Amino acid sequence: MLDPKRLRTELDEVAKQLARRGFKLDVDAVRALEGQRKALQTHTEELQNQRNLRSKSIGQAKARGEDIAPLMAEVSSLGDQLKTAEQDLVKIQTDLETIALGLPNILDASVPDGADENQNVEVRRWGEPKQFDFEPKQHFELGANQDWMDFESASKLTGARFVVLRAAMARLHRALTQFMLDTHTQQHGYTELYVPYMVNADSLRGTGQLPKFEEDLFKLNNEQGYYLIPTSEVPVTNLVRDTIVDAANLPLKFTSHTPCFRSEAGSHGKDTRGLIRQHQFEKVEMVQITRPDQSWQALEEMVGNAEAILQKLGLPYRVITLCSGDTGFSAAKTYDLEVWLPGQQKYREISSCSNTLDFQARRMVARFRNPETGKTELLHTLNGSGVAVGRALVAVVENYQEADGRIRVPEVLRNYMGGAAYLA
RNA sequence: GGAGAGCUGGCUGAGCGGUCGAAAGCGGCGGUCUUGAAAACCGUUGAAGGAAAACCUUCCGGGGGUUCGAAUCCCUCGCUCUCCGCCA
Repeated sequence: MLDPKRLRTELDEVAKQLARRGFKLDVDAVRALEGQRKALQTHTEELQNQRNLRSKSIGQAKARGEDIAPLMAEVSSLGDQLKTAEQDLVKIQTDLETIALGLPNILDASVPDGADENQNVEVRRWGEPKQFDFEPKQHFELGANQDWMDFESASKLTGARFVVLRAAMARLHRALTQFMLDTHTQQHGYTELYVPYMVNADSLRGTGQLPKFEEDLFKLNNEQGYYLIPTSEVPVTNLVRDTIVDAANLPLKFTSHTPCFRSEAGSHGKDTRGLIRQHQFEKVEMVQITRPDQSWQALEEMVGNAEAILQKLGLPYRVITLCSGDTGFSAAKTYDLEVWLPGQQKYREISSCSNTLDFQARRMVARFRNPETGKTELLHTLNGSGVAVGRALVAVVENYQEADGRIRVPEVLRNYMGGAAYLA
């Protein structure tokens, strides 16, 4: 959520900033509502003040043993007036809140302008795409061997966009997860978390998935209306919701491995084959909760942490800055890591690292006490994939394939694979 | 699933329907003392919104109600704890 004070005092500037994303803010409507709100609030508070004063004097008169009937008569008409005023105020505040919750974050000045993913800007590359002396296959072709990746069974069990992994492929998937978690906890200073895979609506509102993007989520039919998490960013970041974090404990650095569930509404026909776009996939996530003056530095660190995973796996990749039109709702700036897929002859997203500044923190009311001022201030929150496990599996399989269809195991994973050099 | 007890500021914990935003303690901050620190003593210290300011409003788990007036009474939901039952 944007600073409501800023929304009041710099509305035109906010609208101009949001326009960078292609978001149209109805300035006149907001201004009109805001004017009404102010008048109504002043009016309501005046009535509340009257009620409080008179009630107090009734109490005092009663304590002195005086007759309170005249005082009671005086206050009788106030109740209805106040009730009406309060209801009107609540309604208009709700309207304003609904608008505010639907506004995306303001982009950092360093984010390049652009309409869509075609205008994203490459920052750097690591590694050279490997030259094969044969036609490299796509992962689902390689996965057909020994039924390692079984999409047909998954479609029988559930439906489209699911997979059953078998034998060495299932183990490779698990090995990747373990390797990533161990790297982040042992080398990058993150604390591992195990978290719920279902969350309530408050949590999703906190990180920005609700109220705007409900159609992307799987909602459970239970009484509480829980949702399956679309990313562990939601439960992990919401740990600090409604809390005041001790400044001495900052930054908080968490990593968590969870399944992620996404409806993929609106992506019909995209990546229909293979593991790239599934309703259920696994991800090792990194989350940092920092002081405001340290979040940009933390973003660079986090991208580096994700890069370290790809480097250790020997997977060529590039880092890009998402342009204004492609940056997500909550983010002020996002770096994507795109890994080279020889089967597709393309770089494909495998990690996304974002600084949301105080956007999520304001929604969550997540604060720390600044030792310098003694005051509570909003924290900054960051999240990044470190990295998507399913896509990492795709990348390993395609990059480590050999002419005879065998798949070599990257050195760093062999300890997790019982020492095997090849999938078997 | 059944029975009971709770939910109050950064933390612990008091609080007859009426000067209660809330005692006390701890913690924090400032000071006295000390070469310095600790201890002791004194002072100060919740959050959010509005106002140039005096000051005003809201907040005692969430929501609703009763009342001139609710931390306090009622309803409801959530959560925590204890006991019983069931269970990987």
